[in-house]
Parts: sequence; C-alpha cells; structure tokens
Amino acid sequence: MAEKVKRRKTQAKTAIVDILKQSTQAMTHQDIELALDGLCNRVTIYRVLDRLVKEDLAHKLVDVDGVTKYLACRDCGENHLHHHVHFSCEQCGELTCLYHVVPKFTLSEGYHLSEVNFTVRGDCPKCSATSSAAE
Amino acid sequence: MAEKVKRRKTQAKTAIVDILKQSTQAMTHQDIELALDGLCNRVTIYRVLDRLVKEDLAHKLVDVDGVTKYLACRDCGENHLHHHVHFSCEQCGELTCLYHVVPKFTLSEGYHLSEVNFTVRGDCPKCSATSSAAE
DNA sequence: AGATATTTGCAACTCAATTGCATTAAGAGT
DNA sequence: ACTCTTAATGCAATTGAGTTGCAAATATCT
Repeated sequence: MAEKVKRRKTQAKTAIVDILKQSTQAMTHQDIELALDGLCNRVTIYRVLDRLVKEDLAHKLVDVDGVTKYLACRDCGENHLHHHVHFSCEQCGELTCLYHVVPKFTLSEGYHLSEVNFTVRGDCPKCSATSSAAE
Repeated sequence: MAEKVKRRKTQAKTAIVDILKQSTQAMTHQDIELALDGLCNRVTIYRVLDRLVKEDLAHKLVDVDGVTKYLACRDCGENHLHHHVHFSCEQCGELTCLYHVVPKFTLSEGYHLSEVNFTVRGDCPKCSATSSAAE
C-alpha cells in the first residue's frame, strides 16, 4: 500500500526548503516563486511542495479566505498535526503559528479525529498597535 | 460607509435560500447549481450567495482542503460568528456544524480576534461505524 | 401603468492549480 | 568514470473556480 519512492535531492527542492525555513510565516506559491526568482518553473514549485508535504517537511494549510499556504515543519516534533492556532492578520495578511495556543474541546461519541485546522482572524500585535490611534 | 441597498426577493434568491435551508450540511456552489437544475445562471448563484452572506442569511466557509462552501444561518442567534467546530468527514465529504462543540483557548496579549474558523477532519459517526469492520 | 434601480444572462476573462509528454539529471550499480 | 534507470523538470495546453462589463429583464415603489 505504501509506495516506496526514491526521493532525490535537487536544486529546486533544496532552494524551496531553504526559503520556507527562513520564513517565520506561511508562504503562498506566489511568495515562493518570487523568492526563487526564476530558478525553476512554476509547475516544479507545485510538485516540490507536494513532495515536501508527503515527506513531512512542510505543512500545507488553507487560510480563512481560501488561500493555500505552505510552512516549513519546525517545532512539530513527533506529531505532525497542527493542533495549535494559526493566526491570520486582517491587516498585514500574515499567517503565523501560535504554537503555544492549543484549544481545548471534546468531540461527541462516534467522531474520529484525524486532522485539525484552527484559524483565528483579527489584528496581530504589530498591526493593532499601529492602528489603535485611528479608532 | 454602509451603503443602503434595496434588496429584492427574486426567484433565484428564494430557490437558493430554500435549498440551503433544506440541507443539513454546507454546500458548494456546484451542489447548489445541481440542485437548482438550470433555474438560473452560474454567475447568478455566485451573486445571490454573496448577497445572502451580506444579509446574514448564510455563512461562507472554507473547508480544510480549500473548498468554499455555504450554509444557511440557523442556530446562529445574535452572534453571527462561527465559534463552534466544523466537522469535515474524510469519507463522505460532508461538512457539518457541531454547534455544541466550542473550543476554549486564550490568545496572547496584543492579538485582537474578529473571526474564527475551527475545522476538524476525520470520520463522522455514520462513516466510522460503516468502516470499522474493514479495520 | 410607468419610472427606477436591482438583478440577471451572456460572453469573455483572470488566476490558481493540474496534466501529458518529451527532456534533463540524480544517484545507484558497474 | 561510464552507463542505466527513473525521478524530476520544463513547456504548453488544459481545467475549474470565481469575477467583470454590459445589455436586457424584472422587482418594487409611486
């Protein structure tokens, strides 16, 4: 069932992993394409990202507004799940992980959990500090 | 700032509201188009749905996999926010509201919350009952 | 019924993401 | 170092969701 595929270390893959690791927030395909500055084709980026997700080197997550973003696996440790809150700032658009904020909830009998996606929208500390004068 | 627009009760709007109200789960644009069976144009559905969301008659929400779905406003009461958990079944693909499951969490200082999207993936009671024999 | 502005249909368009296929290049074996 | 196998890439074309501009239709008010 589990297909064994030999992965290769390529220029594109290395570059994309580096870019993701350097970013503190989730990046869109476009962000990555821009950062790569023509190093490889658009399609290759999609394919590399898919592979990274399969290899548990990156997370793929969807923002509140439906935008797909990627994030390097970092503090995930053994559980690859994203149990913590993702914060999506309405002003600067940044999507960051609040690793320390883990919501508590209980599912009813019969529900089997496999994956979780908690996204909270609002103003991040930086932006709410800036805009507080305007209110 | 708040534009006052006179809304009209049209055939398409009435039909779409009915369809959404009859469904126990969130529906995609495609689901609705199918249910309408040619009653109106694709574009009209998009526009009606936008209006319904503006009028607080429907919710627009994005599934874990990035698929946009719509849901009739029902038990929302005064707060239109979706603080409860949305459950997305991996097997049957249904997206339902678990109104009684409200996660508890605390944001750090400086974060201002405006909207929340909690989606949990896994197997719903129906599907996990069916597939339990296979394991 | 008539005036007016909302709503609709149509066609064309944008944008993200996918696919097929020929070519390139990892990396394992010799 | 050379060869072989197959993963990875580039390119062009395609799909599918969602949007836009504009003319025609129609709901609502007087």
